[in-house]
Amino acid sequence: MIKELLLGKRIGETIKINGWVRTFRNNQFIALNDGSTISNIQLVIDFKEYEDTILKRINPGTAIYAEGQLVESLGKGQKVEIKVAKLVILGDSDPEKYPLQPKRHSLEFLREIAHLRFRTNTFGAIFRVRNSLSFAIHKFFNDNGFVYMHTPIITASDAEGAGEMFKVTTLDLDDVPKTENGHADYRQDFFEQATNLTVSGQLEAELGAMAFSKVYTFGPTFRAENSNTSRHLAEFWMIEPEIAFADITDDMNLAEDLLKYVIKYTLDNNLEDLEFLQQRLIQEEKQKPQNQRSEQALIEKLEFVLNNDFERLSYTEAINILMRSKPNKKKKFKYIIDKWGADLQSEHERYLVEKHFKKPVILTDYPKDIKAFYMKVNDDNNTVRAMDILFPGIGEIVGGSQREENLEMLLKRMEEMDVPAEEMQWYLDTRRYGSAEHAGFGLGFERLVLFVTGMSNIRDVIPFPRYPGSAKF
RNA sequence: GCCUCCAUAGCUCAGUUGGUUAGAGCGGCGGACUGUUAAUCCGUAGGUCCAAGGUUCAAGUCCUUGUGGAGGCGCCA
Repeated sequence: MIKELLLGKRIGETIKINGWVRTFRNNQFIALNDGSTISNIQLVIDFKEYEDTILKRINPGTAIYAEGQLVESLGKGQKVEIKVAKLVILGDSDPEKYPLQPKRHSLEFLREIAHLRFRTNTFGAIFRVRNSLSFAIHKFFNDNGFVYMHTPIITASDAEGAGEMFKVTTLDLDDVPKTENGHADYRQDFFEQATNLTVSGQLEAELGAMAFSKVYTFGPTFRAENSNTSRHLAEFWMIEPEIAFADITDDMNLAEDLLKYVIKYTLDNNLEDLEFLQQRLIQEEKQKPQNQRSEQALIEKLEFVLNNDFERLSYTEAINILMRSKPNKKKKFKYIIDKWGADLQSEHERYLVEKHFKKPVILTDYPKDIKAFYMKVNDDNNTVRAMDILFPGIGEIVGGSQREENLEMLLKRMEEMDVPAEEMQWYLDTRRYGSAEHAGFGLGFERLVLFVTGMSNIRDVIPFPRYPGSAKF
């Protein structure tokens, strides 16, 4: 692979290499990339030895095989290069049609050709970083004694309350069998009941935690919300650890440790990619007014997160800060905070993270009315042991809580919030037999990738994004 | 779902108050050069001005509707 050759340890050896042409300069210099690194290796050919018809076929995107000696470069831009002795064109790329020219393209254009965008420096870097983050997550949990649990993607449960779901059915949509009441008759469907794509693996992960003590899920999750933002996808990947014999503080510690670990892992293993993404961001922000530019460069920002404790405060404390804040007093907020109990809007979260604390913030102990049924109610009977981690530029990256382990309390909450207990006996059994304090959270993987890469649209950090009106590729 | 903005060459964009033949850079093609670094130099082709309808003597430009895109909001991860 090119990554290994560029280390320069094999100078003098005859090298065999495959890759795709990025540029072909001066009829002599091929910049070759194979995706192993953002850097290209330079192949030097003697154009006098090749027919014009061959040279014409060396174009951006062409797949080639080459053999030759790895030598110290005579030019200035690179340390090593390959003096080509044999060159084979494996796959042509018609320059009149190939959409990736050696020039800057807009992210929007590249999104339309998502099947080719991995071949650009930017998307190569993004998806190598995505891969590292994914690996680092598994490594973190594995090293810490967690069991990786595969929770179902098709579920009959719609009780998570996490949002609109995609229906899963084999019924003929042009001729749906009906019940006596005129509703679709799911008894005739594949699973003999209504099923959906999962919105969360949490409930199943709780079942696992009550046996393995520490589990995590890491898989695709689906929301059929009509969300048109740069932070939402209809299909996204979520990490959901669940830990038994643990409270909300353990949960926060776990989330903070995990985030710091995976960020450090990419800094240690993907520095070249991050440096490229940092430059890309600087260039992009040059076009913005000064006050909208980042205060820190990308790598500096990642190191800052690594080296500082996340600010932990309660919802109540946050409301007090917000009520006393300038934008609230001067009515600059679209939604003015005037009383305890209000749901925090993203403008408020941004104020806390980006203006007030200038660091990641963990908000805890939210009013129970604005949170899910399974969260443990505090002694004040008004708040629940929920925690959200807010990141600058991203907003909510983690949402978690200590779970209600007391059966009576849980049943009461389900009744209050109209969650059908009879359908969830399997879940309630965890509270019937050996119930124990436990907690967990959900981490939006793409939001993590957004933060680490400095990209601003979530559709650019997943290979083939799914969002309202779009399921191409 | 709501609000704002945008749509002109393969890409990025300019196009004046509505006025004759719609421009540039990059890319493509042809040639030159041959240690280049998104090479350089010379030449050249390339347009359903998003779609439909309307206003007007005249529409890339104004109006309406639709489609696509971007940003923001809500829902959340």
